[in-house]
Amino acid sequence: MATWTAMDLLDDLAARGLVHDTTDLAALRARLAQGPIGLYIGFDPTADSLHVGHLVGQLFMRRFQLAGHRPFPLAGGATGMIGDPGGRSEERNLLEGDTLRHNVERIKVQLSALLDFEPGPCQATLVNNADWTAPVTMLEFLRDVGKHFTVNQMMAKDSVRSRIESEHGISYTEFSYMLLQADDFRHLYEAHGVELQAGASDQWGNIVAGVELIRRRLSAQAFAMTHPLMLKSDGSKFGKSVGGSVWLDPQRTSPYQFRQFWIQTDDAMIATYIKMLSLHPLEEIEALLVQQQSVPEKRLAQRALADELTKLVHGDGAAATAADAADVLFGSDPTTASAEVLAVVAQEAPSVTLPAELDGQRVHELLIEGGVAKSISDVNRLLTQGAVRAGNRVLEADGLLRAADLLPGGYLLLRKGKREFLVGKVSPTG
RNA sequence: GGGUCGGUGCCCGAGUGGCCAAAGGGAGUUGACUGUAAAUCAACCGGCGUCGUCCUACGUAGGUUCGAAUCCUGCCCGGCCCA
Repeated sequence: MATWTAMDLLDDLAARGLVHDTTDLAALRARLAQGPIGLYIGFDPTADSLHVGHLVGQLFMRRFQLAGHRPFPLAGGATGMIGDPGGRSEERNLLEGDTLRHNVERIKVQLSALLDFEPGPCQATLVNNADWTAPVTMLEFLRDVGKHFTVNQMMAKDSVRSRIESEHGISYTEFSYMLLQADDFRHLYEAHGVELQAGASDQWGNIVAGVELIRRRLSAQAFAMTHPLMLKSDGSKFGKSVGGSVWLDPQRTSPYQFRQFWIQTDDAMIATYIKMLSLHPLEEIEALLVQQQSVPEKRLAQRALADELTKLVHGDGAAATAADAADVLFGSDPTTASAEVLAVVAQEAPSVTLPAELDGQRVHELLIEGGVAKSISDVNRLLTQGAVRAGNRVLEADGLLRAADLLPGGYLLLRKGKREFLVGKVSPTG
């Protein structure tokens, strides 16, 4: 493991492009030099899984932990009920209590995965802001938290101002969001000595609100630090792939698909991503990127990042299998693969069960079941465009399959376009 | 509460009685070119085993009309102004 000193950490973060903004940098540097610090990053349970966009934050905490600090991943059981007004033009839909609790539980598991919770000086601690927020009465909250903020300064925050200027406006509920988050920071400061809150750059206003609350109520200094939002090369939101978001939950996004997402990263963005995400030393990454530039078609950096992250999120075994499956599908002719190899691929790539009699069966339902197409019209469209293959055979517009399309072991390798595969397996009983 | 403007497909946004599954843009999908890349060019881009003067869809419920996203009424939601 890397052995950074406290002084190295900030420089390393900056060199990786992970520092967007900080409060009093000199003071933070001095504070880190004195010894371990507690830091937290919050994750709101808007779904029952985190997605790749959350990895920056998770790994941000991991970096601090590796440098000897104490991370406090926070699941937003309370703030998730309110909705962060930042980064959107409209009001959020509120989640139901049960959904929210379920989401929090799932996310807690994922937050635990990338950090070290073994007892020790750098032990990570998972917290849920519902634990300390729910018991507080509204009157107490208004008196103890609301009192310390002027509406004037709240309205000046970008996240709020943009919403006030938007035609949809902002509800009082969402307007209050930053107060809740500010109080989280205050609570963690008092309860666990958490002195630093980090997050994506869109959290700056909320984080600083916490710093201010701590200063006003506790007369103490706390720090804020944000990292840039990860964006795609066209500036659009990061983390979407062919089928939608790329999740950390293997039920939603298989390790194979997760790995493919990174493998297919644009050349233009890979340097940015790998620096922000990889835990490997920066010199090593820089060296790799130099190689990458001379032979971009080998995607060395994409592969390195894909393998590293797949291992971190899904474990070594799953990562290796995912890589094997990809090698089969994107290596030489996949239709020549053995039944054993295809069995592995079938577990990794999306798969469906085939009817007993394949001859004359149309592909439509199979593609839809496999999540590769969304409707029969969609399949017809793809067929007309010659985008569907069974093995190496481009299907006719009628989409009918033939018995001869089956590969050894009763597998059918369907392909939509160039890079989406679907494996069909004849059901065992005849 | 009053006034006013508005609610259109994944998003933005045109459309003010038939020619509207609805202009245009973005996003997305596919094809060509490539390197599982980008850029570019092209096609597609609600649904349906009947592809049709078919079904569903222009906040919602009704109404007028041969015919409504377009007109009328009630309701819901939002912006702004007044109280």
